Amino acid sequence: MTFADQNLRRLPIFAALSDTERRDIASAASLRCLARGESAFSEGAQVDEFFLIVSGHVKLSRAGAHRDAVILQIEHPGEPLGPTGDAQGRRQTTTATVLRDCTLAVWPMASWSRFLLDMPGLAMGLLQVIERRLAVTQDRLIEMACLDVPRRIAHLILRLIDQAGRHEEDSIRVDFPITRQDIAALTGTTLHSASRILTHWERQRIIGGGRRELLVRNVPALVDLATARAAAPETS
Amino acid sequence: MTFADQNLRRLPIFAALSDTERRDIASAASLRCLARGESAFSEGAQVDEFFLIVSGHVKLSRAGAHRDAVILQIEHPGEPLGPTGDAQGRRQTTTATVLRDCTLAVWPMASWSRFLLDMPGLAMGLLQVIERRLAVTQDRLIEMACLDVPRRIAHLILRLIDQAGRHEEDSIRVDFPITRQDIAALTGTTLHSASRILTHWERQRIIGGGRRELLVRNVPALVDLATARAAAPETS
DNA sequence: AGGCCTCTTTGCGCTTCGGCAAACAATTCG
DNA sequence: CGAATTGTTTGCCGAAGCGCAAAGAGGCCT
Repeated sequence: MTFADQNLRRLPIFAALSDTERRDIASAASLRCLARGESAFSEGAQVDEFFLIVSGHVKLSRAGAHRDAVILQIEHPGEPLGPTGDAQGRRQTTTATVLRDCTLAVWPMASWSRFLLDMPGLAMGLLQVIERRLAVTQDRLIEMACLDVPRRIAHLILRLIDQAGRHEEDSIRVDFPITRQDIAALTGTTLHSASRILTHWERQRIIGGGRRELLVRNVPALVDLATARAAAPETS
Repeated sequence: MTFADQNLRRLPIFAALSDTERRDIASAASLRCLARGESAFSEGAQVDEFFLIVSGHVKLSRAGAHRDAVILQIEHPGEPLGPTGDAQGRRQTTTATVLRDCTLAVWPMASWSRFLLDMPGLAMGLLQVIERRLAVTQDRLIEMACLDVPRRIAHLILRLIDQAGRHEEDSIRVDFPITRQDIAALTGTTLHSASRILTHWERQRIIGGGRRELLVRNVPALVDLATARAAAPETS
């Protein structure tokens, strides 16, 4: 009841629903605001709520072996968080950390399960979303398998500006704070390697940005780096 | 109508359906038999059918950059193949190659879409399956990011015997033919590295098997290799 | 049986990248 | 306003594992 079902209409996961259904769903939601660094849920916790990002950006990470956490994906407004199917009794497999002050729509898992059963279109919408998410994860798996670190980072940055790029004068800004550490955790490398590579590209004016910022100045060059066969290691 | 809906009852994707619904679905299916090496579909082709593995094993691969194809997953009896949601007009993102003589149940995409709309439980069942598949892909992504090649291979083998292990006298056999090249493509390494590692483990009698065979003789040792901190590189 | 073809093994050099160590810079906090 | 915290840069070393090259080995086909 707290946020207009006007907004729900645009979301792909609600695309197949009727107005009445959307209204029912909207009226069962509550809103929750989280600040940067807070978590919506943590790896291993009971799944007892269903989340949808209204505004802000959230990273989903998991602790892997000895290295620091690996980031599985970054989610943007309109995307659901956590298991979307009937997850009664299951546990979260990831930790959801807010990158930028964030509003979430929250449903108790029990009501969500009921919606899933009562509204045939809902599961179909979710199916599309999860299938797309699977496709993205598969893309990243292939990148990890086939590409060296610089190319993986180039692909990542292109994906980031595609998902959350904001145009500025002569460049595109990733419009949420992201650290070098995050970039490393997204590409399966170390902070140090990521830093080296980004600094190098910054010298060539391909990218820019300061602490926690990332902006792309030269998209074609980046596409080139992502695709090309060899990387030029020398600075000047 | 060619295969008993008895069998459909057990499959997770049909779990939520009524008997009548299952019968309708079963009666719309046709069966297709494929020999080892044949493909159910290829990367880039129009999606115009929905597949379910009745028997046999299928590998889903995608061509990645320069290196040979990467295997995204190996699917076993009972699992669906390809996009499961309404995929009218989309294209296959993977190539499905049969590893072992195989029977597939096939539905025209048009009928499948109709089933999805008419039977609320169907999309929910698929959602569960795809969500699990996403989880597995995420696990692999993390392995790729955090583990060295030997450990990735150890994890892979454990996963294989878990999914398709057949107990023999004093060992467990992966009950479909798999090459070293496949193992490399599943773990994001090269045929050569994979061969070296497997040969080494074979000398220690941890694993065994000949051409296209893989059997595990010492599961605990393998678990150890998958988990442990350091790898012993020396042969004898 | 012979030959082809696929699959596997093995050796060696070289590059990429991770690990370690240590400054440096920007922010926040007391 | 200085100190602590957090994020970033950089250099050096060593090793994991990839690329290249080539030889075995087991099957399959005619």
